[in-house]
Amino acid sequence: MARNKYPEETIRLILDVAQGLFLKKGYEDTSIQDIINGLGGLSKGAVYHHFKSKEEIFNAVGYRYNEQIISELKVVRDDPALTGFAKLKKMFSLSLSSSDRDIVFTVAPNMLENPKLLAMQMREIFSDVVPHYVQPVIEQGMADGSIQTEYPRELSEVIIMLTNLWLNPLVLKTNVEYMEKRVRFFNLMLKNMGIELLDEQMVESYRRYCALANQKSE
Amino acid sequence: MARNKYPEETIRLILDVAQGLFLKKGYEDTSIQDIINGLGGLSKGAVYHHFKSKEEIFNAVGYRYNEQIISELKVVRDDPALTGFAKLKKMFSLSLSSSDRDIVFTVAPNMLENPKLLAMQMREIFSDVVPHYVQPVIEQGMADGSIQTEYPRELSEVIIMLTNLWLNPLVLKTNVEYMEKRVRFFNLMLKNMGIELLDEQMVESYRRYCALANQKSE
DNA sequence: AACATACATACCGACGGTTGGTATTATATT
DNA sequence: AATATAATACCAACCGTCGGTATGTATGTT
Repeated sequence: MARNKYPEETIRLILDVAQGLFLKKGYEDTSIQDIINGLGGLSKGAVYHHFKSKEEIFNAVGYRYNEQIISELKVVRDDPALTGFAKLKKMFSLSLSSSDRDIVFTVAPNMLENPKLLAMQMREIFSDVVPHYVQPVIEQGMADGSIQTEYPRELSEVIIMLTNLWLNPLVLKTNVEYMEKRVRFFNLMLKNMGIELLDEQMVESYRRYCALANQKSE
Repeated sequence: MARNKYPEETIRLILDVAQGLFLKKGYEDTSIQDIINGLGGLSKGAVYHHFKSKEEIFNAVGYRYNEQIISELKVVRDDPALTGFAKLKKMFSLSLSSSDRDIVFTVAPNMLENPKLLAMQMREIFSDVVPHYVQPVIEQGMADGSIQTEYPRELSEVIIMLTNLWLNPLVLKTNVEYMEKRVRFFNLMLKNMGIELLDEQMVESYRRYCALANQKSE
């Protein structure tokens, strides 16, 4: 195939194809050849010119994927008009809508069948999302009086961990009824700690999101 | 090598070697040849006589590993002398001591580098441990008055998930100080829901366990 | 003797990755 | 503006290793 004057387009193409395959079949079951076949004429040499290993492609896909979410979180975190609590709530609904987006564009089956993706997500949560975005917001809430806790870090970790894993039907598939109970229990737990994140509209979002995920995996 | 009169010994040997390698290097980085090399003379034919794939070896390792924990949980669950709450507390301390054991016998690095193991553990939790062992105990507690909740299933899931992932230094490495804060926050959360699982001795166990894990990974 | 089992050996296609090369583009020089 | 030089984008052929299989053989069981 002819040389591309704008190599970043080729890189984007490789990442697009790889992302689709990793989501659909998982890392292990996606071969470099699979990726090449989806490239429309490009060769193995092209792939290995831009990336030095399959692992590096995987990481690049993950990085690019996280970028958009992180950028949205940044906007919320740095909004000078909101209280800590309001930001937390906004971040929460944001994570929901971004998951919602995923499910539409990907044919993602159970993430437990995709353990490498799962692990990357968890690493990202604990190394970046919690310390740089959620915890600061909770600490702001402590300062402005909108959140009461002595454990900003731990509270952040539990909230993000539960929402990203336990309340994520892409990770732990469940029916709509049980998902709603999870959501209500989650809300009760936080309520007992003086935080009420959820409203009925968000419960409904979770139901829709869950139903969509189940339908996708049939 | 000579034919073994007791093939289950060969099977055990294969599983022992495979388990050690999976824990040390992870699934992907352990080749069948690595396993064979650790067998002391046995050949690939031997391995593939007893197991039909690498994946099956992995599952067998996981199954055998879970068996012992499950059997201990069963004893607690079926103890007629304990209240639901007492059983829950016992299960909780049990999971701690069994993790403690692991860490001594294995050279387990961060489980996030071992995503396949992590995913298996999560599947096991949600498909077996919660519904068959923890949830029944909580339901007994609801009946005998020792636990108050309207969400037995969800409470089980959150407790087990947090203890097995968040409070597990083999999964999320952290220093002793932060681990103790996690433990105390966890206790506070449950306390707010009318359940007090922890005593000071257990906090101390967590500290020791955490320190041990950090030391191992140096 | 007939058969089943516990292995060994030799082999296979596919895998991730490397090599050496070619054609195209960008840059430096005049 | 024209040309020489260097860097880049890509290709095709190849390599060692991988998970897995086919077939053979020796040992035990009935």
